[in-house]
Amino acid sequence: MYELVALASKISNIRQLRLFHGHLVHNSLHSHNYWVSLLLVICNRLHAHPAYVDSIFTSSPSPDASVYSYMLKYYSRMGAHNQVVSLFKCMHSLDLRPQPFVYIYLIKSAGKSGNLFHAYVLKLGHIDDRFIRNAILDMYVKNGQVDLARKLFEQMAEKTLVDWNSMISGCWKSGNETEAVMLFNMMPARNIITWTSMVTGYAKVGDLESARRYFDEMPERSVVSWNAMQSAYAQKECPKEALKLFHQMLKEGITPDDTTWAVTISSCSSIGDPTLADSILRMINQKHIVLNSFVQTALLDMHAKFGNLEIARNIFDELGSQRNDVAWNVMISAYTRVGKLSLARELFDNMPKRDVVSWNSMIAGYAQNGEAAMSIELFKEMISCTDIQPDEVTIASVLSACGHIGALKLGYWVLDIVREKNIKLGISGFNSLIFMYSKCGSVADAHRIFQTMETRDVVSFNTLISGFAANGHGKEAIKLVLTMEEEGIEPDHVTYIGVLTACSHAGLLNEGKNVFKSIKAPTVDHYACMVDLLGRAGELDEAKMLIQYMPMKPHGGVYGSLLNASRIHKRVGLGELAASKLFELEPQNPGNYVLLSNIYASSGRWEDVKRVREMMRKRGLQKLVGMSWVEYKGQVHKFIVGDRSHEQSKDIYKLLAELERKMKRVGFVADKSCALRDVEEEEKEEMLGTHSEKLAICFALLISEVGTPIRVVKNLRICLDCHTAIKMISKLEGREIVVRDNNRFHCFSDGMCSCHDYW
DNA sequence: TTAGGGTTAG
Repeated sequence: MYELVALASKISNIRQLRLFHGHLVHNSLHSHNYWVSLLLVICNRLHAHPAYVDSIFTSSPSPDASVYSYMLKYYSRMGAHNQVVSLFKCMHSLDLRPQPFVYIYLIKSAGKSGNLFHAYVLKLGHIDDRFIRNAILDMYVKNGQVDLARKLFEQMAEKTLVDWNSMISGCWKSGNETEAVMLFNMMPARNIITWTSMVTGYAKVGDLESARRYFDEMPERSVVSWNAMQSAYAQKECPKEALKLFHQMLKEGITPDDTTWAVTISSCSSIGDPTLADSILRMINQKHIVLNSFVQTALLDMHAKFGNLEIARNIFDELGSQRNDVAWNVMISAYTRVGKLSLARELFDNMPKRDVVSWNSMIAGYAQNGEAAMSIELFKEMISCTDIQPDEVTIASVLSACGHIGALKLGYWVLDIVREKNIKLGISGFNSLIFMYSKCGSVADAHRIFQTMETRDVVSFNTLISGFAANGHGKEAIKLVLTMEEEGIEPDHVTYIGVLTACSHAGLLNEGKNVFKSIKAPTVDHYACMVDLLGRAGELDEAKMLIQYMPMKPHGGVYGSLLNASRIHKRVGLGELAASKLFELEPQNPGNYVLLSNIYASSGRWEDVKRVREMMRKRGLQKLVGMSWVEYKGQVHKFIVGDRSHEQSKDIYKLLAELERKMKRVGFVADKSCALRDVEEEEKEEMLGTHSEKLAICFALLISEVGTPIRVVKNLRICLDCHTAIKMISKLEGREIVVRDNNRFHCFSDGMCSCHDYW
């Protein structure tokens, strides 16, 4: 019998295990349950395949306590927590007395309900077992009940090193640095695990310097200690340091494990240098390392980030049954990153199990690819699921989606959910809130949120500055840059784009010039803003000079600003110059052709209007399709030119026709109808009566009560004749209409518009 | 039998 045990302890792989199994069955030397237990012990050690282990277990006709106990241990190690609990209940009902170690695994698997077993263990007298006691202590720590853990810890007469270690990791888990350090200093002895816990603890609170100090002072280090320090760097956005540490550990003769490879690969993808990644991949190939699914997933993500979508998809497909949630999520975000929303959605719909990250990836994917309404719809679906809770990331995406379509009421509804579900918002959540408010025209609220923030980053400042810019508060934007410098936050190139835009919209020419001078290394975008500022202010010749002398090649944005300024100030010649450059730089952008055509139209050059339209047709360009949104009872209604898919379409078009008749009667003729006198009759029909803004406004008129202001939101610029039409509608209907155009809000009432500077 | 480390979304 002892020979058998000795033999069993030597088994080191599954093949030997199967041979041994055959030997036992063939010779049937001992009782059935005895050798089943023996096999299960080996299965636990070798992490044998679940199907095989199950077959061993079921081969026993009447399993005894020992068989049950080892099977329970196996389930627990495999993470099959439900099986553990049901097996325990089964033993209980059969009146089988579990071996003591069963309680360790039972407590591990019980999760939040592990507390129940504390009393149970006390009653059975197992509390003196130091392993079981530690399992309880550790359970409290893992459940975040550090107070209960501390109470138990203090009661212990004899504390093992493991208990101290559990307690220290509990302190870090609850963010109690002081207590962790105190325990560390009080400990009678420390081991690698103690030191490593300190490294990860400091990393978790973001104190990389202290983490490194403990790492450097460690008397000895395991591969885990190196991994802890390396991942600390990787997670705190210091991927270069992480790679440095990787090379250092190779030099010191440490053999990297799966974790090391995963962190190293993810650091390569953060740095974004494919050649660096290649050298790591060569190393893996040379060493003939078999990568586990974690590392494969990291690799998949890296290829996706480098734009190698096909390689990424191959890895995903080859992972097969080893594919975990993360692999699905990585593949989804790989697709959303490049705008392939339908492919992403297909994966999302087919996922076996969706977690918060899956939902967040898909919601953010829609929000970032101009599908704000879809993003919000998916969020609604998400909160109707009972098994999933939105977090800060979800909220940040959804708030930004609300901002993009100017849906303020939806934004309020999202905030209600934040309160209801007690979701804690951090910097990025507040940044999205600032974005949402300023995009919806509530700059005062945006400012208020900004001021209540405890810590702000450069994005917080940039978002509010752009908010000020969009709403015409130039001076506040400039002031904010000064505050920024006072708080020690370095303005970046986005900051200056915001400030220059603010100056431009508020007509602050000299202030803008000073800002421009203060930029250390202006980019081509800053030059484009400056051309816009000079151009809008009427200094078109200076703008032209600036382009001539700028140190880099101008891009479309630079000439676009010049073209727009030429339109505002009716400088046909300059407009032609800008347009000719734009037709070279971005021949496929229909907006430039439309702008030029409008410039010709406003000076009555109909032949040229026709010529530009002909040019567009030859190059196969469609004019821009405008879209408008109306927010009504938490639903966003979208309108596209000529669209008849809305359920109230019939009424909307009826109202539209009525309004146009009324307008004609009071002498209103859309400006564009002049420009289109030589255009085909049906095209005129298409371009005139059915602009998305008009549809949206008619819908708003249909649903809103008399006397309430109508709110229409839209992302594209309102065209000239629509602007006039809305003025007329506001006069005829005696209603206030608020329309958002690109970034600004236009308030129409009694035939007047309070925001004229574009026209 | 216990303790430490890994991949994803903004």
